[in-house]
Amino acid sequence: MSTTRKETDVWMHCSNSAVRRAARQLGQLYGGVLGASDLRSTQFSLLSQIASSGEPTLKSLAGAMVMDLSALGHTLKPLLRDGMVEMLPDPHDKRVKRVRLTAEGEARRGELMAAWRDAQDRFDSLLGRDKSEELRRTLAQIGSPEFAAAFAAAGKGD
Amino acid sequence: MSTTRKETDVWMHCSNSAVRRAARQLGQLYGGVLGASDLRSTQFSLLSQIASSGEPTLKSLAGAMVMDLSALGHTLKPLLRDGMVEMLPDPHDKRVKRVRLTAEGEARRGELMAAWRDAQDRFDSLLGRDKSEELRRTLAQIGSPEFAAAFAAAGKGD
DNA sequence: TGCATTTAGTGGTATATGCCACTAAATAGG
DNA sequence: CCTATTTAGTGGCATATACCACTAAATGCA
Repeated sequence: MSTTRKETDVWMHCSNSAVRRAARQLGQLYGGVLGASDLRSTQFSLLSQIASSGEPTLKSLAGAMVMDLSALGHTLKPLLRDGMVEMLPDPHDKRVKRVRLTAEGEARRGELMAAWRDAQDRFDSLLGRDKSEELRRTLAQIGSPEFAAAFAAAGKGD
Repeated sequence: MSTTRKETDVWMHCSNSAVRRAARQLGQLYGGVLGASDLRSTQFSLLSQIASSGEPTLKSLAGAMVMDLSALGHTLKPLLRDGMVEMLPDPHDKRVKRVRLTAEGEARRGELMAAWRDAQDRFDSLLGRDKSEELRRTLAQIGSPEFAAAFAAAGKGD
């Protein structure tokens, strides 16, 4: 019956499913290369983003990570507890808090750079440099605020 | 200083980060379209996979979802609790359990199909059909067991 | 100036996911 | 046939992530 056909269509044609599957796979693969260190691959990503952002506010960091603000707060807790990052008050706005890496966090991050590079090189080789870069570009586009806005707008006028 | 440059490189060139950001974004966007129904977008994906698999064993379902077996078990709990799916023993192997949708689960899934279609259409339009299909193909490749095996093998011979 | 509104974070609750240790069942060897 | 090993699931614990309600601080405006 055609029912089976349609059901198959869903998981084959759902970009949301597809991206989640890939995310789980890469979480495993990168995590495996990073090894049983103190930092998970998600935490490494977060520390890297913080490092490249200077001393971002929680809000801006959440935006950069395409993450809910409260989710970021929760995610930061183990890192705070383990002394990888610290929170500072903003001098101009008492509502605002900024995050930065501690020396410890910076050190850990540095230790994992080589492993990350290894994982990323394997990935690039397997997929092909061009395809890999193209993929990251597309994913960046999907993660952009502009994409979210356009997606929402597509619903309005529909 | 060159330090800043290198740090920037990480989050810009990390496929793992990129795919997770995109996953969070799409989770939000698809979730928004599915609305405040009983099912989250991840649950919809899972039900769809079950529906298209017949009565899969937990093991095979986990494989199809590119998910850890125990993670699948946990994820299934709310769906079992809410009567969306049910577990059956395998007649040939007492270790094995199979899952299937209940009438309720099938109904819910059906109700959400239109909304999912809407979300997916918006996505395809925004990215362009070709690029969208190409993306799903690439993500499927990344999620494949072959990719995982090749990735692991790249480490050995390295 | 004074209050209504908006903005940044926090904490609670629930789902999503992974790792490890453990159990039961099947299977391979001898 | 009996035991060592492998296989399928379960349960505990930890992180990842979202939504909601709530607080405090800043801002807009009459």
